[in-house]
Amino acid sequence: MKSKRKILSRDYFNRPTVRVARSLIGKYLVRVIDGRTLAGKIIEVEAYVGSEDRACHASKGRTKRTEVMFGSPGVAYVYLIYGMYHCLNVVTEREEFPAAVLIRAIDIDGELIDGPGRLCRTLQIDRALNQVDLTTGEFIWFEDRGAAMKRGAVGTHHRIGVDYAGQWAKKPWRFRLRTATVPTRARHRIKGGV
DNA sequence: CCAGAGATCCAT
DNA sequence: TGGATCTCTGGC
Repeated sequence: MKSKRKILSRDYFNRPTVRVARSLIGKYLVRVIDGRTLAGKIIEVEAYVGSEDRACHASKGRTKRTEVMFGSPGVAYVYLIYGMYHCLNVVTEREEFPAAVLIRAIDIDGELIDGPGRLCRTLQIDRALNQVDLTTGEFIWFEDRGAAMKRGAVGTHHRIGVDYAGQWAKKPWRFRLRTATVPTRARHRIKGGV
């Protein structure tokens, strides 16, 4: 039977961020580049939740950069990090509540694109896509292709690279598909007994 | 205006 | 473990 392909709606993202994050695992990120379509199954994400969350950029307040997170859910928040890499987020929750989900890894036809910077490089995502609506079905969007996650398939972990956030760094707000937990590069290292 | 840090990645 | 590389932010 043919599985449905449903574009994730604004209502989908207008929910508690941690729930949105977890449920995005196994969904698809679809990107159109020069008329060609790339679709990647979402493997890893992180939730950034409100101005109290010191790991969330919006904890600095409402600035030019964080403004987008205070806006409509389902919109892209793309920023440049370390002067050379981009990170893709999708804004969540109601307007005025600043939150987003960072997309950290996807699987494109069996190839693991592991890391938010690599992901953006592969899908040609840069700040030109900042504040773009991700629910229209053009350029870039999220899709439910009907695959249900099995119980225990999604692992929870602390978030990466946010040690400065104190106790907030320990929140289990990173979600990763367990079957793709081992990076390709590390496989033979493990086989060799480490 | 200036300095420091950063939701990363890669080579050493 | 450290360098690349530049935007954002806060302090002066």
